[in-house]
Amino acid sequence: MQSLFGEEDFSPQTASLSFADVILPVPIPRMFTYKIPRNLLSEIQIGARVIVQFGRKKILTGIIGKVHNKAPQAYEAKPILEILDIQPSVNPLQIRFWVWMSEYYCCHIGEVMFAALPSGLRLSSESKVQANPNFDRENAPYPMDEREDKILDALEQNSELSYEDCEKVLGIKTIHPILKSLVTKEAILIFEKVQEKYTPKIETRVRLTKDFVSDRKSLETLFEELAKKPKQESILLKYLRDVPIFQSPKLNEKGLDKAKLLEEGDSESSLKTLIKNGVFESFKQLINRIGEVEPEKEAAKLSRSQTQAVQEIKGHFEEKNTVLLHGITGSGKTEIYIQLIQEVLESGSQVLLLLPEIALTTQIVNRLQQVFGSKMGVYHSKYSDNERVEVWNGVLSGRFSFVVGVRSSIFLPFDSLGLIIIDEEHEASFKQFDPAPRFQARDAAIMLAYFHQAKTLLGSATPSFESYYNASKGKYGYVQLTSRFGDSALPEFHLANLAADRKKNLLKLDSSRLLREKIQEALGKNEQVLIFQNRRGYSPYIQCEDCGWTGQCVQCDVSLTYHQFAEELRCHYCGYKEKVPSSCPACGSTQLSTMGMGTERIEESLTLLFPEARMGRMDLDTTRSKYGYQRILDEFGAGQIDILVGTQMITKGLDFGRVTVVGIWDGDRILNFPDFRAGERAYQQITQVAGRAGRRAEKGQVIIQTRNPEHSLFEKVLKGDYDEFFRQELIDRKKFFYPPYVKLVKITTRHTDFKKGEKAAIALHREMAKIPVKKIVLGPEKGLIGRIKNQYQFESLIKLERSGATQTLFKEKLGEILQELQAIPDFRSVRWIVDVDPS
DNA sequence: AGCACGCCGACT
DNA sequence: GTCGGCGTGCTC
Repeated sequence: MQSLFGEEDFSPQTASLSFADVILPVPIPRMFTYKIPRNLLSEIQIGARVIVQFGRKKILTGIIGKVHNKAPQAYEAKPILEILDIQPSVNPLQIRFWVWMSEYYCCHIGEVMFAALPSGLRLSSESKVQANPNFDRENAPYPMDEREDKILDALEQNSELSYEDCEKVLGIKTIHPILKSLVTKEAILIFEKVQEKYTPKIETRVRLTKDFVSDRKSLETLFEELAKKPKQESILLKYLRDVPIFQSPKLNEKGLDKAKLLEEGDSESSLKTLIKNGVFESFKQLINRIGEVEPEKEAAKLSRSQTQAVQEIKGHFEEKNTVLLHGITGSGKTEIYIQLIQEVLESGSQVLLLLPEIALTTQIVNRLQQVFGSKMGVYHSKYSDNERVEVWNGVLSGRFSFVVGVRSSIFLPFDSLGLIIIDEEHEASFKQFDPAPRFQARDAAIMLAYFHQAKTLLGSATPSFESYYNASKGKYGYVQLTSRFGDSALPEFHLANLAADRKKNLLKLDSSRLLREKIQEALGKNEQVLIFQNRRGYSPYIQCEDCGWTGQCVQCDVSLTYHQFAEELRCHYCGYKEKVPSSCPACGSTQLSTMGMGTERIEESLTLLFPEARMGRMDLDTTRSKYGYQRILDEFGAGQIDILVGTQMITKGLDFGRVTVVGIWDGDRILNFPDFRAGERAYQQITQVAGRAGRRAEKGQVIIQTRNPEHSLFEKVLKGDYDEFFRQELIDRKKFFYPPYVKLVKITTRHTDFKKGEKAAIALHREMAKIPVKKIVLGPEKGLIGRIKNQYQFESLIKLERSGATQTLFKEKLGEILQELQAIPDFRSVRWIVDVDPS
């Protein structure tokens, strides 16, 4: 409606801030400017979620990133349609953090937003059409074509149609022009339905009314009255059985879930009568999906060395923001964490504890929950989105002042962090590979802590080179915990020479004599055995014994992996799968054999060798379900498994006194990783696995099977001197320009056409070489896997001088270069993937 | 990224 | 002629 004075409002407040830059979850490297309608002006806040139209028909949830008064010159800003938050879901600190992340990791802020917000906080939107009630089809002023008529026919049957419905009605994809024409002819209306996806779970509970709780006599009277009403009596009895109010009248307050009360077949109508008569009352309660847990246990008392470590950490925090706690496996880092967390929480600040994904379902979470009860939130990747929203909102409302979580929990809406702890900080899983943002959660957390003026504690038995280097340079404080808890001795290492055994014909199903002997010994004493098999870049495949055929993926340059359980060949890169052929597709031979040795094969071999032993396996396949991991751990803990075969995961969270033998099935596999970090990783892995052996009385035995027992790395690991190993490795890193002496950026160029991809990668190389910073540009090289999902890939590696200015300038220029290259017609469909600090 | 638009070949 | 293939450009 036009007012007498026109549309403009000249009051200074509104005139000054009438535009908002909105962050949208789309991969476009900028924010989008929208107009703030006057009626919404007072509600606009940085970090609030808003609904906007993006493009012709898309409706998106965005986050207000900035409010200003600069009307865009090049286009007419669209209005913000709706504000979803009275209290912003995202705080300004987070927005700063997002901006930092998008700049540091060379991605778009929308990609960060997409990763940060649980999808339950984004909205579903659907455009729908309805018939215009004021439109008279009989006397239409304009003629309708056949398709338009079809839509109108459909609308006579249904009150509303979604776009998809319309597509189906006409059987074509591009329906928008038709609908647009119908709108112009005023025959239909288009409306948007936006609903919040998140539905909090509400439970109906019942409890006794006050009179019956406070006065025991009235309850006795009630029983007399109910004597002739067995159905009602049965409900009352059951309630009292589950809620023993005589022991503690307080229990009545929480009541009992109505569904649970009725689950044994009691009728709802009897309960209704009881409620009507004022015996019970019903009430609704929001269910916390994580489960309400009261603190049960006091924190364990610290040992002397632990107390000392806490003091040292606090001492370093006086002048340094980050401290590395280097504590060998079993030295009791958790107690130290608990002590520090308690102190920070008491001071009124928040705490975040980051754990690697595979460690999160284990005892440590239970332990912490017993100490911190319901003020602790758990943020896990296996949680449903609803559960994530609950943790998010719990942090927002202050219900959770402490969160234990995986990598992505750094995005939770903390507003006053005092401490971030990163346990097992060396773990590679803190780095996100795909999709963008490709961030390293440990490094990002240190930045986050800086934004909060908080402290960061890194904990590891085998620190990453970066952290250890920073500690050795005095940038981080360094605290070492040496004594192993309960004084259990360090394990004894043995190298089992596979090559020698093979010559002497002692190899049985790829197991060495030594390993078999040690297993047999352990089984004889009713002790447990762990067998570790590194899986990365290594999986079983099928090969024809006659012609050498192996299953290849149709769209990637990789062999298909054999999955015995499903009798399938699968591609780990694109997910393609096919049934295992019964004969060789190339030559027809039926002699197909399994090559390589996955955990499945090892389990099979050991079953043959030790038929009396109870076997267990722990890998991606057996732990896929939410509680699969816990189940295996429980069984192992209860002694129902004698030999457990597993991947990486067995190095986490296992803390069982009866493990005395740990076997590393293929030690060479750990050494031969094609990466500058091979040595570091090997040291870490072997040490971590070995740490599972002999945790209590008995001295543990670690057997490493290898064809190169002379390899110098084994010697170093066996010595257990991390510092010496570190110093030797560093010499190489310095000589060949690798981290921590340089910063790495990896750029992958992808295209469906080999030649075009190669051309693009070379063009990129040429442009990057011109950037005026101290650097080395390597490549482009054909990717380790030449083709993924039908796209050929080429990799460039850039080694940058370790200075902030160099990195900033390089990333800035790189952004410009990529934009320019994408504008070249030939490179239009080339994909570039930038990975900063790849691991 | 999606998605609409536009220009071209295949086929009723 | 129409359909739908894919290359191109844009999203506030």
